[in-house]
Amino acid sequence: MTRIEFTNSYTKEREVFTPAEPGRVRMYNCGPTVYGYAHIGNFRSFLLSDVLRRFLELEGFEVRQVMNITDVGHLTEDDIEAGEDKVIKAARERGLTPFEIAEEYESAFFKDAKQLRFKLALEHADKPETERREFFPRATKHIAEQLALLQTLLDRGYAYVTDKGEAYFDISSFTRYGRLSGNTLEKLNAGERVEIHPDKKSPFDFALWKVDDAHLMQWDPHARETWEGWYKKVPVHMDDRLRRGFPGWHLECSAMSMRYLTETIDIHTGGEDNVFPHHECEIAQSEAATDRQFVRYWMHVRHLLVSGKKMSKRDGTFFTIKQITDELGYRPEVLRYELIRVHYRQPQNFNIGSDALARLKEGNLAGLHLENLEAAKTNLARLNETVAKLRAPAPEAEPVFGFEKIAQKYGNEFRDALGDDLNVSEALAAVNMFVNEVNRLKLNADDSAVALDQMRIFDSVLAIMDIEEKAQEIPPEVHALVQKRAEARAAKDFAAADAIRDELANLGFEVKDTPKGADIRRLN
RNA sequence: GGCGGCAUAGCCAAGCGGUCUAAGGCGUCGGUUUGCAAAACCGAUAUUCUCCGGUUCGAAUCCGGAUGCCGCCUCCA
Repeated sequence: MTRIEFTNSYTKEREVFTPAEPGRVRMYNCGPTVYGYAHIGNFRSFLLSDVLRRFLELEGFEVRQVMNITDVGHLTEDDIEAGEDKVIKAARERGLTPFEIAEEYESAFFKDAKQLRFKLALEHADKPETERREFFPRATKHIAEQLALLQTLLDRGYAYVTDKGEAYFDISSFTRYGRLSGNTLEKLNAGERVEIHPDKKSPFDFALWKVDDAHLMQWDPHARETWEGWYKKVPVHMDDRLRRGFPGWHLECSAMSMRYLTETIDIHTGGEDNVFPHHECEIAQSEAATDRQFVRYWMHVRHLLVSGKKMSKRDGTFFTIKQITDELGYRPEVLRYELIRVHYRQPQNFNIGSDALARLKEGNLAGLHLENLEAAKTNLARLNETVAKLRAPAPEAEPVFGFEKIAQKYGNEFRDALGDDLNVSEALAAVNMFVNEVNRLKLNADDSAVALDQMRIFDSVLAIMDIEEKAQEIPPEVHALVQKRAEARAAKDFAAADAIRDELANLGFEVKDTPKGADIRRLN
């Protein structure tokens, strides 16, 4: 078995990975806030969790994975005092209900996730909400769990209720606050940006419950029939002073990971921007409530930059998944390849080239070629070309002495690389070297089968290749043209043959001459 | 103001004190193959890791400084 080590962003150290329960991994991944379309940076983070899960499964672990869908509680920057929620804000701006907004962007997220071969979505996205809830829990469906956690924190003296009827976590009561991010209370106080909040004991106390009776997304903390969620652990009595409103953003992750995983989970992932305040607050509220370690291994994905800069809506340097696939016509697998190929603890530069960057800023997307995606596309095509070749091996080839050993060597390199803090770059190097080896050797049917199995193993983690043969629909008229071209070539009428090749290209088909005859395939 | 990260070829990117005269991908140039292509393969493409010092028998890798870039602290993956 492969030695697995991860860099734990809590301890800042590399640690050998072993789950709390042998053979079974419990993992929670911070998912989307459904107030708009997910962008490629969001998916870099989501896909890390997917690669991680797939790798752990390759290593024989049973992985229980949960990704939250945030549909309430995520406050906007421009209205912190009023506590306006992102989803509520989007609803107001578009004249829809927050539930409609959440619904719309949740299904958009699932569509993107499935296209990008996110395994958890492939498995559960198409189920009814009540059935997928344990894998993709929505915050609004777990109000009861959040209230239960809140009451526990109040009971234990870690939180307080304000005169307005809101609840805040008292960070001075939790001595480990700041250990994850380095933002301890003293250091926060040393910073300049301290604004005094009238209701809070400390400006850094974070919201557990916000009062709001102006919007649809609000719950009465005392009327349990309005709560949705799990009733087993609901407190008999909620603090009387709490008033109608909605839960703070951080609360959902603690409540839902305890609900569907356990109080101490093995892995929690998210983007680097979640370190503070989100994850810092999750640790505080979870550990204050349970007296147990919340997360054993924290893993944070560094940002994806577009040509060296953070994506910006204002500058227009911003890509949704939809834009890349639908508008620019890149296969989702190409985008997935690009988004997983760089080590997760390294900021990734999605370099699109200066021409494309200029045009992007003008909002002129049509026909744009993005440098990094072009590179990914070319490399992926080579991988798929090799897979196709392995599926139809040359009949006359001789067996290669010790080919299993060769395949095994690259297989081990691949797994070792992934075990080495999920070094996908290095793992991909092993895949490419194996492909090079395979293309150099002329493999017979048996060796090809071995090689194809190896490719299948690689792709069980990478999920980028066309491993299983897709039935290519070749229309009869295309077949007829290919036939005509073959006749022209046999008659050495190459001008006619080339003309037919152009004609086929116009129809969207590429024809390649191989020793075994013409190979036709649909372009793109 | 507080906290943190990064600087490796034209581009992306691995590298965690010796096996580094530095993986892998893309690009470029030359070749094999092909009617021409495409694909595939072969070869070339950083004696060098932003700069300056230091530690060490030995540094891209550790330490100090300089310069540049980036992130978090407020919404964000």
